[in-house]
Amino acid sequence: MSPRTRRGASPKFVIERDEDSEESSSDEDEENGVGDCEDDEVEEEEEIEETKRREKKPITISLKKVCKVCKKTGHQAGFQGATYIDCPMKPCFLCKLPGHTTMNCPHRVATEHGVIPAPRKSTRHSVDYIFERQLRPHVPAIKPGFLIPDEVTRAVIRYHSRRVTCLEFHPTNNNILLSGDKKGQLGVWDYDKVYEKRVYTNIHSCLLNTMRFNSVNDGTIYGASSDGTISCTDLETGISESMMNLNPNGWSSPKSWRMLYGLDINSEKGLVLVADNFGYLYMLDTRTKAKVREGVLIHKKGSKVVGLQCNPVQPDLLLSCGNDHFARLWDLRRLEAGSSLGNLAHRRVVNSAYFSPHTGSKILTTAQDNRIRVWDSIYVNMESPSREIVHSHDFNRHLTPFRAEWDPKDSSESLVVIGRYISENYNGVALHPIDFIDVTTGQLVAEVIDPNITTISPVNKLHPRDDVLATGSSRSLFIWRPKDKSEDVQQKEEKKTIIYYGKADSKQKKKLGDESDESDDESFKSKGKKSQTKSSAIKKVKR
DNA sequence: ATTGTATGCGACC
DNA sequence: TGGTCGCCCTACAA
Repeated sequence: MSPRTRRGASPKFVIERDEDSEESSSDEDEENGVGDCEDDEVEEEEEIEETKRREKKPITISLKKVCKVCKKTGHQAGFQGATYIDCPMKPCFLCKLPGHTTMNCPHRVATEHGVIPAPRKSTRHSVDYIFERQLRPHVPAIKPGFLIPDEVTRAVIRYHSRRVTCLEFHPTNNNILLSGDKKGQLGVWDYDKVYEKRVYTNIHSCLLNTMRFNSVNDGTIYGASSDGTISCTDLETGISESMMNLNPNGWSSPKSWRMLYGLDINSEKGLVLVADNFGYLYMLDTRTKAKVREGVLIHKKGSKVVGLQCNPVQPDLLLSCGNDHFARLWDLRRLEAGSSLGNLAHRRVVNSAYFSPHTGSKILTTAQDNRIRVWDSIYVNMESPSREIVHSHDFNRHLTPFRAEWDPKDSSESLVVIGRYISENYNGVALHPIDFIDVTTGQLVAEVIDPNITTISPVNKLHPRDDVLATGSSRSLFIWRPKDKSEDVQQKEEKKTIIYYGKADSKQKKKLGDESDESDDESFKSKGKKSQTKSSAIKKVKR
């Protein structure tokens, strides 16, 4: 049963009105519910209803089944079973070009998942090669096979009270995952000891947008929030100190309320760098906790700066991105408004921009035009990206923005992970996969799904050392590892732990077997949490 | 017209 | 019924 289909108590039919009412669907509907299978009886009732309405209201709005997107007749947008049918009047939801729908978009059908080769690819400058030889001497000639964490082994369902906004692995303690949410709460979870987890609720009052570990004391973490403050939190005690507050006088109007998004640490200089929603960058000294200087305008005035990162090789090189459609490069040593070293143009808002993790010579960006872009050698050419990869990661006001992230373990700097917005029909279930893309070719290396993850997964983070993927999907967290084919199913079952908070809906409980495990540790129970449930074996189903 | 921004609300248990 | 859930929304302003 598709998680996206909504079942009324027993409605035989629904007349689409101008609001967002979706067609009723029963199991039968789903099995043969494609195309023209309108039930005759339903048709009749509908007409009666229609005439009734007409009698009451002489000025008639057509009550014929109408597309909920364009309000025209003759087609219906929306889910048919687990497959979403696009409105043909709209540009393709995937590549944004008109003339076709997602279903037959060339970028969906293509094995290379929509790579647009950059025009400059064939005209590489010789300096480019020299640069690569000098700065990237250790890149293996043959890429090692990618090890994809494709199986969920740990999960906390409904862990946060609101959607997850960011994730961070502990830099030295291997099994600690930090998570931030829309309410500003901070989760600390030991996914090895599964039940060791807590949520600190008093740090921020809204959206915790970015977290970065303190480079000199990894027991504390910095956070940037839409409440306009930077926090520095002790992970053991949860005691938090506010390092900066951009709204010291509280709320007066939305025009003056300042929010913090991008954050990074420059450990060489002992600086915390943050940026706000008006285009300004701030620098703080990590020891004195004081502002090093006044805010500097680094993006279009009044525009949100959502990402900041110091180059891993040259920490003075700063990368920023935001919704003025640019990712920009800066030299921290002489940073002032308008002094950017380079400006990477995009067609829409840029959700994220990251240097490649080892050489720092590539840049990966995610933009709201449904394209992932890669600049292969930023020191040589910043004019245009080396590749644009069409990928579904639209903006939605209810979702944390999608961000393509490097695999920090991949020495060839080519593997990237990103959640997919559009769902696929996996044997009748609509699931939103998480994609692994080789950005040197644009090839979709893997799409991973789990029947427990029925929601969109915009937040994904690969572990810096282990073959582990962490996913934040709605309010839940998931830990993925590569499927161990050598072990028998029984053992794998033992390894797998799923914890429920809140209410698991009955469908999900049923699917998972809902066997309460009595061997729970006491502290967990005494906290009054719900039952622990072991999942059934994960069935990976292919389209 | 386009594009960015906001945090609601219908359907379900 | 009231609380919970999750988003191929959608109204509005610049």
